[in-house]
Amino acid sequence: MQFNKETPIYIQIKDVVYNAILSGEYCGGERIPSIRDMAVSLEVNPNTVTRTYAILQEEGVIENQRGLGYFAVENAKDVVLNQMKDEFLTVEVPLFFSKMERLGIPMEKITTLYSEPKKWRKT
Amino acid sequence: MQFNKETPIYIQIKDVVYNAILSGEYCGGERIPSIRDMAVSLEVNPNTVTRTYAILQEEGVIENQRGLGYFAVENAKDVVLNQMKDEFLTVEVPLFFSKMERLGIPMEKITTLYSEPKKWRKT
Amino acid sequence: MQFNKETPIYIQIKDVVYNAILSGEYCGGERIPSIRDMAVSLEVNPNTVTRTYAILQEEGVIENQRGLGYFAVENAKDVVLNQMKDEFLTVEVPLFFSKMERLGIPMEKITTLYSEPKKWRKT
Amino acid sequence: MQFNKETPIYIQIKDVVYNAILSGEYCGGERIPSIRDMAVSLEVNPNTVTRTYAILQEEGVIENQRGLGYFAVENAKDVVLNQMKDEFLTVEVPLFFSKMERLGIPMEKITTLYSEPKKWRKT
DNA sequence: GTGGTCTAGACCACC
DNA sequence: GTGGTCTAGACCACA
Repeated sequence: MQFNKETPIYIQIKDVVYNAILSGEYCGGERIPSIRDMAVSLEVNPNTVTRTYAILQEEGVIENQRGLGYFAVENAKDVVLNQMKDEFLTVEVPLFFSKMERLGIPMEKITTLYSEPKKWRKT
Repeated sequence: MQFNKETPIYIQIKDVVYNAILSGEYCGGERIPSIRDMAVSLEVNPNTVTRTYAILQEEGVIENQRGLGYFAVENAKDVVLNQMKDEFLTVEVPLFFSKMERLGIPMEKITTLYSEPKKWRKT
Repeated sequence: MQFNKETPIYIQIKDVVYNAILSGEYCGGERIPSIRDMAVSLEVNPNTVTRTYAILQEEGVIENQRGLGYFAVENAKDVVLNQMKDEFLTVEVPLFFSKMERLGIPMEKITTLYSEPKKWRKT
Repeated sequence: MQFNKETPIYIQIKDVVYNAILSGEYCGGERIPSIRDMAVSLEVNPNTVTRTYAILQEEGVIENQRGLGYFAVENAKDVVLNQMKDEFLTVEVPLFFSKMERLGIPMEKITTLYSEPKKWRKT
């Protein structure tokens, strides 16, 4: 897999797991790939995956069962979704608004852009 | 001055200069504080300011006159504004949109929040 | 290594890397010496090499892979060659010509000198 | 007057004087502008002109007559011309040739460029 | 006075 | 191990 050079790889891997959970690929209670497998499939050092899993565990998104591997928690999807939504609405959105104002960009400009997906969507 | 610990100081100083230009404190053609003065007033090592000024010069926002110091370019304000606007609309806005979609937040939610400044404005 | 005192060391290191790339010592995609190793072998402070590598990266000649080191880009040789050629033909050659004219030296004089390598070649 | 930002101003002033001598504006034995006048007309600090004149005097191109000012030496034009020619042919030309070779640029390319003045002449 | 460069040494994040 | 950042302090060229 290709990684962005600016943000740490272990963060980008976190996003990979997040997306897999949100998309339903990893369902609540199910086992997720072992550190080793994940490292191989992403062509990354296992230490890096270890770091990601440790963070996810601390966040309560996955759990470790000794000898069996890592599992998504029962309500993983909700946990992730709520956490991200909350952070987005209370932190990122205000920053976004204040930058808009500083640059003198009106809300209409934003909504217009949004209604023309080809302008911003990669897929 | 207090600096955020996460982003490099020389980047934060860049923003300081940017804001001073946008606010009209440093006008086009005028001299900006010498590296040493700036370093003292920000309580930072001169090398760090040197780095910031080098970047700003490369960006075409300030110029050096040998032995005299650095000067804001004639149309500094426009240069900064356009540069920031461009980066915002082509990089940050698309990221913002795609995160919105991933979290299933509709555009209406955003516009509603925007029309209630008390919810996001600090001042 | 010995450095010319007039031009900055970090520029001279840049030339060292350029030549290593042109000579095929550093091939496209290969890793180049770490900052510390390079600093030791050139008997220079690591900071100085850091500066050189930063410039080369900005020029698109080398890339960084986090935690692994710097790598010559795939087509490094071409990039360097084109860059140098372009700069030579558009900057140095015109300066050369105008100086020739100012000194009243005819082109024939130059071509004659060129055809007698012993007059100018060191080897 | 506009100065190039890269090379020291006192060097550029030296070129100004050189050119004035080569063009016959300052003839052998004649007085050249005082330091003060020169500084005013070039919009430069007098110290800078002082430095230039000191160098020119050391090179034997101008002389100082106490209380009267600076004068171009009798055969100033020859002195300058020979000096520049010599330095050009023994230093710059060899460097030029070796760079040509390193970049794989044939002599024909150079002569072709030379015969198309619009490509390199500013005037 | 100005900036430009370099060294020495330190701390940190990342892999 | 890797590079990225920062500090402290020095020397130099330039105006």
